[in-house]
Amino acid sequence: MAKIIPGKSGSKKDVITLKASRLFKEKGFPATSMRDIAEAIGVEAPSLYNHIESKNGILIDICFRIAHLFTNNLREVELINESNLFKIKSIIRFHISMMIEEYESVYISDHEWRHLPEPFLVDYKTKRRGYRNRLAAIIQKGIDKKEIWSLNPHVAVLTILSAIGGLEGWQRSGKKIEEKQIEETMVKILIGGLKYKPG
Amino acid sequence: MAKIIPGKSGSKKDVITLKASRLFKEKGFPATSMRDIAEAIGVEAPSLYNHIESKNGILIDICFRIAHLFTNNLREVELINESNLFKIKSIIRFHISMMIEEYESVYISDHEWRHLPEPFLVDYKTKRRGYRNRLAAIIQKGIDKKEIWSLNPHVAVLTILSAIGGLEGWQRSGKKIEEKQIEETMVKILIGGLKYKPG
DNA sequence: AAAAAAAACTAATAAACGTTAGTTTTGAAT
DNA sequence: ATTCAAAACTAACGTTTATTAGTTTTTTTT
Repeated sequence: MAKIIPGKSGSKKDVITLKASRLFKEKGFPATSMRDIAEAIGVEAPSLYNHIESKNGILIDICFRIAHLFTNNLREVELINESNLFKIKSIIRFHISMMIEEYESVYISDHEWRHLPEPFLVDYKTKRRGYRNRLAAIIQKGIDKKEIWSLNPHVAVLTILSAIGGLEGWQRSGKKIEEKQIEETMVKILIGGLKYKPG
Repeated sequence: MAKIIPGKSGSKKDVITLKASRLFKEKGFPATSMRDIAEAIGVEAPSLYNHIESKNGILIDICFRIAHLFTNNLREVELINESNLFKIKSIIRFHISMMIEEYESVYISDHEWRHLPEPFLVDYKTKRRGYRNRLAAIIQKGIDKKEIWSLNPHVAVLTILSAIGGLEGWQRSGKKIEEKQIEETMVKILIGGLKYKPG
């Protein structure tokens, strides 16, 4: 049959990961078979094993690559010399841009991480908790400085992250025009909802 | 082995649905086997078929029961004589209370509905789209009357629903005290973000 | 053109899946 | 006690699963 053609996406492993991502996102990880992935590429299932280690391995790669990107961004934002509200806004915008540019992968690392095998699962959960705690710490500082009004910072983090992570409507039919509008609406609501209101 | 004891939850079918809900929520629908459900109850897998029709049937029951509750509430809210912002606030509070009282079922109808078999899948998607459109219509009216500030109503609906639906942190260790705080924080952020701000 | 490496293939594995059939046990009604 | 229905059981079904082994084809290197 056909061969795996490494397109502009890089190595053949990357091609498999990309096709798998789309399927994992659409059908979920457990409901996606290696045969599904193979068929989407145009190849027989066992041929995939010349390039990848296992089905679980694909999921591990996706989840940890995305986690790494978010952690790196957070580390940078924490260091800049701006208000805490600005930092949160910056992180929100990064999440939204990731959602637009790497939709499938972000979706999977958000919704399918439960299917990671150990010991990766426990590692991922720890990283996830750490990330959220650091976000909550920024919000807490913002509250202390009256940039953000008084609310439970952990609930605020959950609200923000799930608001962004749950948006599934924006991958439809290349309406690139709307992307900016989506971003602005979300920032409006979330930042508008956090901002300190005297009185 | 043991028998299925119909507890306070009602019929034996309800017991199965309840146990299945917990597993579907934790592991996802496709990753939960009939043998998993049976083991959680203390029975062999084929015994379940004395009470239920199929594995898919359990999912169908869960999803449509919840959808029905939300639709009923929306119909009532649409009829009350209050501002559009009040209506949205009321709907948000209903979603949050559902999340607290029927966590597993709501989670499943939010995240596992893709695994519904046809023709239920297409039906569910239609209902879902209709619900969101009606929510967007309320927001649009609120914008027109300057109760809500100018933003994309469809993105606002997505933001609100996924903010509420994504919160997975509140089923931990019976901290009933925090429930009110969760609700207030979320309403603060979401309503605060929607409210019209002159100038 | 010959040799080596990469990547496809077919065939087959053991395990798990939802579900059915047929049988035995249980609990309630007569 | 006997009868009858409800609900459990065991055994098995036909599929599908991820993956391995071994072989052949394709591509790259010499």
